[in-house]
Amino acid sequence: MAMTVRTICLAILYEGEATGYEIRKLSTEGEYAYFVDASYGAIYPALARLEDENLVTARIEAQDGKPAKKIYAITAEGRRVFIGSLFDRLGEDDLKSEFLLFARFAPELPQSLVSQRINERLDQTREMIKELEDHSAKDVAPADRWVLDFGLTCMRSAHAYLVGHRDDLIAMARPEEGAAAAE
Amino acid sequence: MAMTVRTICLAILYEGEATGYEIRKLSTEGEYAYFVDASYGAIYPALARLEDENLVTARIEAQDGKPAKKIYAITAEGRRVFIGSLFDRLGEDDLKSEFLLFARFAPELPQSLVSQRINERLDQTREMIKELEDHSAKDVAPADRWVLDFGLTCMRSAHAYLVGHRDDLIAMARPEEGAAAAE
DNA sequence: TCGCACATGTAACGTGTTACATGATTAG
DNA sequence: CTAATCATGTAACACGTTACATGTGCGA
Repeated sequence: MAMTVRTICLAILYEGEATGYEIRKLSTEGEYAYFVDASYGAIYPALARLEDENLVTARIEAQDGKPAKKIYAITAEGRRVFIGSLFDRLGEDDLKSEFLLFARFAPELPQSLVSQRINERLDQTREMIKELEDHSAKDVAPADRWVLDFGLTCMRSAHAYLVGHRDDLIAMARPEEGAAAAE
Repeated sequence: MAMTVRTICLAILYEGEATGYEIRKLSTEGEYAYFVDASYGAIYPALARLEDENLVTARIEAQDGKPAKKIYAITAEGRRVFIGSLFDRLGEDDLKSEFLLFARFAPELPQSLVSQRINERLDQTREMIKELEDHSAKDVAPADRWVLDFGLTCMRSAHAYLVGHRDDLIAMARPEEGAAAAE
């Protein structure tokens, strides 16, 4: 498994028909945002290639007012290939966190900045948790809920850590120039 | 901040001199493995470019037996540029998890495979926790420890989730063909 | 003796992003 | 009237990986 845009397209189409436009939304906002953030420039060519390989089929649907849609559906062969790829050895997760790199350099940065960034982080974390909870509240398949709950568990502990250790990191940062010793 | 190989080179050199070879080790095995996995093909050209821009300097050190080293050091300008980049708005973390995608499709996969992959996952998680603990045990800077502890917190809750919900996911998978109803 | 660790670097290739091109409808 | 949403697609560019090229010394 290589988890490229191609893989994500197949994964999404495995669960039902979709257009390139919809796939992009799912991959950046929806339940798949977990896995990748794909852009049009990657999705459309990937779908075209999948069609060439007969792993998906396309059907065009005219709409009035709006541009015509190109609705993709996975083929039996596509299902076989996708599931087959899940038997391959899994690559390790990779996490890329600018926040954590930032945090390492807290001692070189002003307290106000560190404080602000942690707050932004907390907000993002809370929002992510809310989104996951909303998803989980819906009627999702059990395996999807399992994944969602995994994410929630991690996010909640990250949140708790931030709340509990926020001040520690701020304390390591450079005191503001001309800051009063007030409260 | 864009967290490219270039950024990682500056971050590593910020803390002390290093060769391209060493940077690669740190970025794949060491404490920076958190942030990226960089290969030689990315690191050497990045360092050459940083040298052109006067953000780092290089000094060649001959060794007998082994090939000559090219030791890089960050310049004052390099420090300024790097720290300056930390003031930029941070990009959101992105996590790319093949394991989670795999888990979503558990109902389409045989129990033996799902079971095996979860076990592998558990092993990896345990190993990661051990590595982080070992690092944390060393005499690291407080901000580094903060980051390490953040990672540990998340990893430990992921581990606990896997231990507690392992069987749930396996139960969702396809029962083995010809499997006995034993035990 | 086989392969690994040390050590640097290039070239081909793959994969993805950004910006552009096009264009109607609808909500603020 | 302005921006966003719907909708597809291409081209230039950036970034990174893999494999290759080169070569020594050491441990199993």
